[in-house]
Amino acid sequence: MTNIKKVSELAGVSTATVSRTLKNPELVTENTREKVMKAVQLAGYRPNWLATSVKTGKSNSIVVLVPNLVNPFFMRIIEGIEQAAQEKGYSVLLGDTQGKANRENEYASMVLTNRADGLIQLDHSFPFSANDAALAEKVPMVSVCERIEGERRYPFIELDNYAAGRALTHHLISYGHSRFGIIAGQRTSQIHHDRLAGIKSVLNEEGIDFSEDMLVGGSYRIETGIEGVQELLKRDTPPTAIFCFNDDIAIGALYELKRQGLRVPEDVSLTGFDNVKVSAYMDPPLTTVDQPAYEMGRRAVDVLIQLINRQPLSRTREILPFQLLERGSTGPAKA
Amino acid sequence: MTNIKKVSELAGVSTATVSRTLKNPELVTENTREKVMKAVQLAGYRPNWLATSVKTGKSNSIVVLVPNLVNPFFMRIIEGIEQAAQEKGYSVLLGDTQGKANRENEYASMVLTNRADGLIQLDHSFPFSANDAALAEKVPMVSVCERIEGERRYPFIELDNYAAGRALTHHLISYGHSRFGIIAGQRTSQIHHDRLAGIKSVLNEEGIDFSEDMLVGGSYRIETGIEGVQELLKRDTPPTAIFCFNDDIAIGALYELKRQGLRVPEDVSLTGFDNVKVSAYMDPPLTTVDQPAYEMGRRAVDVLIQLINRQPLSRTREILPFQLLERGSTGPAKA
DNA sequence: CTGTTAGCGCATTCAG
DNA sequence: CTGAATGCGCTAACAG
Repeated sequence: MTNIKKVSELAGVSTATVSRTLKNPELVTENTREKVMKAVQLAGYRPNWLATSVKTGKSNSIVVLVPNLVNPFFMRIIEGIEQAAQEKGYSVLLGDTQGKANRENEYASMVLTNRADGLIQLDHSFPFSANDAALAEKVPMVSVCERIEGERRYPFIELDNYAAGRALTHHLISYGHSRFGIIAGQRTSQIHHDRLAGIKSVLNEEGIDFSEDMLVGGSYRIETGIEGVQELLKRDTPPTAIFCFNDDIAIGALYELKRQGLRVPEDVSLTGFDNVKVSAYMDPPLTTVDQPAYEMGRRAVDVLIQLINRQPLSRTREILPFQLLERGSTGPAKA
Repeated sequence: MTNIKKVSELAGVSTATVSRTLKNPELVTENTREKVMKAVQLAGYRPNWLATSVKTGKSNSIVVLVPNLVNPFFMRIIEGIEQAAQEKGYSVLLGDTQGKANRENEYASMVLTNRADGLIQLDHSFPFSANDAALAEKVPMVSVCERIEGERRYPFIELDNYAAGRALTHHLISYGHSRFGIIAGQRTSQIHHDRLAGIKSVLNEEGIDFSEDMLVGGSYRIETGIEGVQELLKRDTPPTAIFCFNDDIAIGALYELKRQGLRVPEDVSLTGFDNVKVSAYMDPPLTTVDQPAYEMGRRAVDVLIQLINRQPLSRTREILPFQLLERGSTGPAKA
């Protein structure tokens, strides 16, 4: 172990001087600086980050809780987080929760043990165990793409999912559709409710009936899309247009529709959500809602670091703009 | 800050006893244990992980260097890494390098500063700067899915890319193909050379000519597949079968072939690599090579932790089995 | 079984 | 401008 003491001896100065030279070079003489730097070089010295952190009480790390690593939408957010964190001198601890509460608890507790300074939550749940809830009161935490409802409000970065739901619905109605199906993801989440409410509000305004048995699904996976289509096609009057609550679901739905010999969009129109990269290269390309995922990640870090530094927040809830991408998977309703 | 001292006072014992109660409860009396636990509860005490680590000299963290977060194949590996790490009490620091040397250097240096105990590299390059090379001599490091060639050999977990290249080639030749194109990813990597060598070896054995201008591409992206197809179709005698060196490339290639009015596999056969989830849901589903990505991640952690604990390695290079998945994107060559 | 003592490696007072 | 001394929060050795 090559520590600061060894360097100080090598340079013939005190450990304090070595520390100063490395952190505030302007506080020491040109002469000593050279001596110290030479010794540092010679010894191959790198300050022990653990020791520095225990002194300053800051880990300069943040934990990111994500339910699923293989979802490219989440990973795009994390790219933004990672990039912004790095620029600000933070590193990112990855917490793959797989949606399990105990894993969430474990990861979340890292910030209670000074292993991390703050937390970004990509899922919709409050990640601390009942035991830790009191301690978590003052933990810097931001939720992104979902929001967390509870006693205490946490800052969030989100899309206007309600408006996005409305936009998709208007788009399909303009094509003459009136029989809709929905294949949902995680049903207990806020974004689910927002999107659903958006869709229903337009249907209501237009006097279009929506029966609850046209809402199927319950997880953001390709298989959900497949099973969802199978269910919806069994209905007495199958839908001519299907909302999928993410692109993976839409990919599965598209696959299954084609497998059953239906054409998209001639027989059934299909919409996705997230604008995952591959969605543009499907056959047909998916009509979907683009979310500024990378930017959402970056903004989350900005907010979190303000929280960590106990700076006043400019805004506590940020709604980012979406964009409806009309591509080939939607078209006129069959006559 | 609620520290161990506060708890010891609250419980009326020494700090050492508190520490013992938490780490080795069997070393203290039932009686004191209760007192201490009560005090811990009351104070809402959580041991400061930084302090613990600076004492033991171990961070119980590992850094994972990955060139690109949005690639589901990499993320599947990282899922395995993350899961195995968690089981063994390690946390994962995410290093998105974007293939840039300076970012690699920065992340790699975390293990030189005790911020992490070891390193897993998913890219093909030695991640330390020239400056740090000497220091890195003894750094625990494993490379997975790629291998790092250089003065010093690092343990790696890899696929038999040579054999996979051969298997793909045999598969296509059995369909009667003899005019091949290749759309490559990162060309400087070892896996590129292995796969290419595998393909060429079979072609050679079968007396099939391969001209270098049938090798195009240079990055693992959808766009590469698109541009690759455009180039290959300009050749005097376009290929009837195209090897793509990952599934993203194949997705782009498939898209572009269809856009140009060609049918897959009737006009052109197409193979991918990695068996990314969506590959099975393309139209047609992609013939591809399945890599046990999750398992590769898990094994990498096993090996890394052995390295960290200076245990003798059972094996320093591990070649995992692949599986050729024959799906709809390959078929008989056009007469 | 428990308390006292001594550090881990570093940064930061405070003198000089 | 530099050095000696102190302590961050915790664990490990050693007594008792």
